[in-house]
Amino acid sequence: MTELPKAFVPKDSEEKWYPFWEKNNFFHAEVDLKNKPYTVVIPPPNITGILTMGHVLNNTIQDVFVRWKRMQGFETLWMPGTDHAGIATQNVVEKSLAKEGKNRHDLGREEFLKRVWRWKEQYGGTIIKQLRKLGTSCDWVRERFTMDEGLSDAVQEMFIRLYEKGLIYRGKYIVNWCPKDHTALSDDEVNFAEQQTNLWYIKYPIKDLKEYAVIATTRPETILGDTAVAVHPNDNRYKHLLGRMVLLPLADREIPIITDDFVDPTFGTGMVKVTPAHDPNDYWIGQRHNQNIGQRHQMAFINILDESARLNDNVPHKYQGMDHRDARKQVVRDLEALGLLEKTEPYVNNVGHCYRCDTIIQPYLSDQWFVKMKPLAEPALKVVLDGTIKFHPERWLKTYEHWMTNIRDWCISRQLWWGHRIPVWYCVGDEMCKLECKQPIVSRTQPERCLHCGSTNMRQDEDVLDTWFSSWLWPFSTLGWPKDNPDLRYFYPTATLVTAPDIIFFWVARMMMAGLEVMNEIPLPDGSQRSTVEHCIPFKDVYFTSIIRDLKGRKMSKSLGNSPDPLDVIAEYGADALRFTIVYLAPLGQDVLYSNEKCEIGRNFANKIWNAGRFLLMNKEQLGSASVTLSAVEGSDTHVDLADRWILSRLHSTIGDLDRALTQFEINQATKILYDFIWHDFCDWYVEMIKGRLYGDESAEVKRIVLDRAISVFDHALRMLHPFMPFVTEELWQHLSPRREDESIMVAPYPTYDKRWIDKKTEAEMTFVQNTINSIRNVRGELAVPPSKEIHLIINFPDNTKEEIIEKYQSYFQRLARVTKIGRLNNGAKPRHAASVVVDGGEVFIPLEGLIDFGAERDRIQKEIDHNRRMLDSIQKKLGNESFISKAPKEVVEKEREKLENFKANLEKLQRNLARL
RNA sequence: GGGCUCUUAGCUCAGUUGGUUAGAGCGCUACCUUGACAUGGUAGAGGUCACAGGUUCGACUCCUGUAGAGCCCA
Repeated sequence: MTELPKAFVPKDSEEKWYPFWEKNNFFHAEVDLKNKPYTVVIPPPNITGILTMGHVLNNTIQDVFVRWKRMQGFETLWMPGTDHAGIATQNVVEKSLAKEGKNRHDLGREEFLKRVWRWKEQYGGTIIKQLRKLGTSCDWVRERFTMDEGLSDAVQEMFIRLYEKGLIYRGKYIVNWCPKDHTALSDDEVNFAEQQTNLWYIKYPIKDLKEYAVIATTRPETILGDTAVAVHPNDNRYKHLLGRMVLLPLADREIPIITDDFVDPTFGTGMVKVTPAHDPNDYWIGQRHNQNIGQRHQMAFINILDESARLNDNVPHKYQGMDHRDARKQVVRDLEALGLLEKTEPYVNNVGHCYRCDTIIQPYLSDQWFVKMKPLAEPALKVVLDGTIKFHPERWLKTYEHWMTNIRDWCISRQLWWGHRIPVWYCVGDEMCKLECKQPIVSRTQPERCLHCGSTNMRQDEDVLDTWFSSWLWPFSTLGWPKDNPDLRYFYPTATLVTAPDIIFFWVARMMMAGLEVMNEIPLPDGSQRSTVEHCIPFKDVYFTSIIRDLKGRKMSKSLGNSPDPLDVIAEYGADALRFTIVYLAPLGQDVLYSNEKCEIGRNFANKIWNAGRFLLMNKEQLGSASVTLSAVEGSDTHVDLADRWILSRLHSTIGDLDRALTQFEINQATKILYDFIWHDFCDWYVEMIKGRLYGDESAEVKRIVLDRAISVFDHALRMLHPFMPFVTEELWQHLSPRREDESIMVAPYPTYDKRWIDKKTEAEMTFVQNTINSIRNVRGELAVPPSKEIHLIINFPDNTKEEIIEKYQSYFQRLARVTKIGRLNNGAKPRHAASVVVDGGEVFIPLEGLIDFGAERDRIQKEIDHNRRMLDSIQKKLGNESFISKAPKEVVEKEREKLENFKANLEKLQRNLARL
């Protein structure tokens, strides 16, 4: 015990206790019908990913909730796992192939996938190992992966059901197309880079008028695919042109002039060309136009590019086969020759590039699979609006509502190999094929023959599903859905989802849709129907975490290099320090400005606790104290002192406050509550106050009782703190008393609030003692009385009980303010050459013969007088206000009157004492 | 352009339904190695709560506007 090092060594505890917890299966949950479940699913990190500060915050918060509930006795399951991350993973493997001078087509689909799986087994899930360093208490034996067999079944099942329900369809969609890799990319896989280019102003002759519509574009070659010219509906400059046709140069087509709100009247001339097959904004203009019933013209969507961004057969012959860059030059030359190029301005615009090969991305219209979102969104919006699911902070509800009411269909196909292959087959038959054979065949297994022509030549859809199509099933697919089973019945729905707000649409919203769509068919543990939405929703609360930024407020990112490696931080400061600090810094709903040095908060706090424990253990060893059970200590009324009653009252207030904070998801507030109680109440005051008895002339028996009570309070504090700082609390808890081999703080009961220990009278007395000691310390400090100098007090309180309290607890004044003697004034003459303080309506004189610096003392008192007078003035003003007296609540007025009297009395005393000097 | 958030001590931030002597940590100044801890202790300095109006007996807190910072959507 004496060999406890002087400072906490995080590494030793981390290496000791994590394997201990795992070995004892403390993280594992099993169905226990006699107990209530508490379930959290991890937002599955990407298998290619490594731990970031964002993960640290997110997973610490989950671990706090999970450890808290586990200690409260719930059957607690934290379901871990990873996400196959289609594009990111495929990309990693393709890069390594490229080093061998190969691409995925050289290997073929099957070989390539083998290679990805091999990569996954070898390197995937680094992040899972890293999470353990953080101390996360996930049920690792249940770890899942979105491409596991069971989860793949879930994906297929979901696809087929939605298809059969008419909620999945195939259609055209504009995607980000990489002409080199021949795949669609999601929006976040496109890098935008500023590029110096031109804005070309092109004249479109208007039919039947001697006017031109002048449009500005950065991509002149796309005029070959134009199908309209658009202006803003309120743009009066062009009112007279609405409904007219223009003659599209070079392509020799007539296209209409239409209106759309999207058009920015301040851009270029306020007229824009509309190329719905090659620009996402134009695509939506086209969609809106065509949905608007009563339009004279159905807008065509003309695709002018092939898969490699060369111009295709839909353009005039002379441009066919040209690369889009060459075509641009040619188009400009041709327009110039026709006199249709009005002017050319230099222009900087943002051009999307493929994040892996840097090729310029083309917006491209192609065949894709979609989920109809409206029918799914409605119930998922309702459960949030009616409070069945709560957001923390609440304000995300607005964002959510806006998105859900303006929801678009979800494009779920991806032109990748790594992912869940779409369970759709096509008949590629032969001459016998009928028209019906063009219909896709959705099936759980490969169909043997085409139902229409009988051909056995069937080909599966080449595409895979969006990774989110597996993620949205995560809360139940990880529990075995679509198979009905006891785990799913018992652990679903989960309690709280902790996630970043930037995936509220990609993931959070869709999980709700999926849960509400399919979970009603899985019975409850007792076999009864899941009849209400409460049973079907995937979680009850959603906690949106903060965004971690650097000290300049920039988002942490790889390219900026401002993202610290959490493992380095753990090595330097300890996992507990990192966990505590990150939560301490992250109030609900606010961004966090983080730097590594801030982990000193957590490190110093861990060290403070460590040393408090060390103090108790050293004393325990000296006394040879036998351990006393907690109830015996709390219940013991022997040798109970002010400090003891006070710390027990404070302990239970803290338990209550902490419970409230955690219940309301104010996890950052919770860290502050713990920090204050442990550092200030327990260490600064309570520990200092019991030293008098521990080191004094008391009997060994008394000392033991005092110490055991202190240890008991400390034990409570450790258990309260454990969800936040698992390692240091386990280490100390194991030392506090002998433990069985399978005992751990992580499964010890969480402290519960008991109001019988709240003692307002004691707290008031203690506050008085603290105020008096602080005042005396203030005098010592201000008058530069050396710390070694012992002083006397002469006290003078109108309220006799106050004098009694000071006398009774003389030993505290001795230890905390170096006061060796206390006497009463008893109407005697006030001492000369004494400093004086006014506290709680009385006076304390400190004779300082020969030591006192009268000038300094006068300044000090004058400062007090000024302060009191300012307060007095403002209160007098308030009480002089008629309407305050008549309109403010009685208690408030009464309180002000009391304050007035106090300040008056203080002022009188201070002024007399000043005059006497 | 639409929506949301923020602006409190030198820095980073608390401040629950309007009534507090406006707080904490870091940093700074002075003193202290006193038998848990210098990753510590004690004391101190430091704020017209972004600005301007309004509601109210009373506004850091509620409302409106202005300025600045940021995020999301388009």
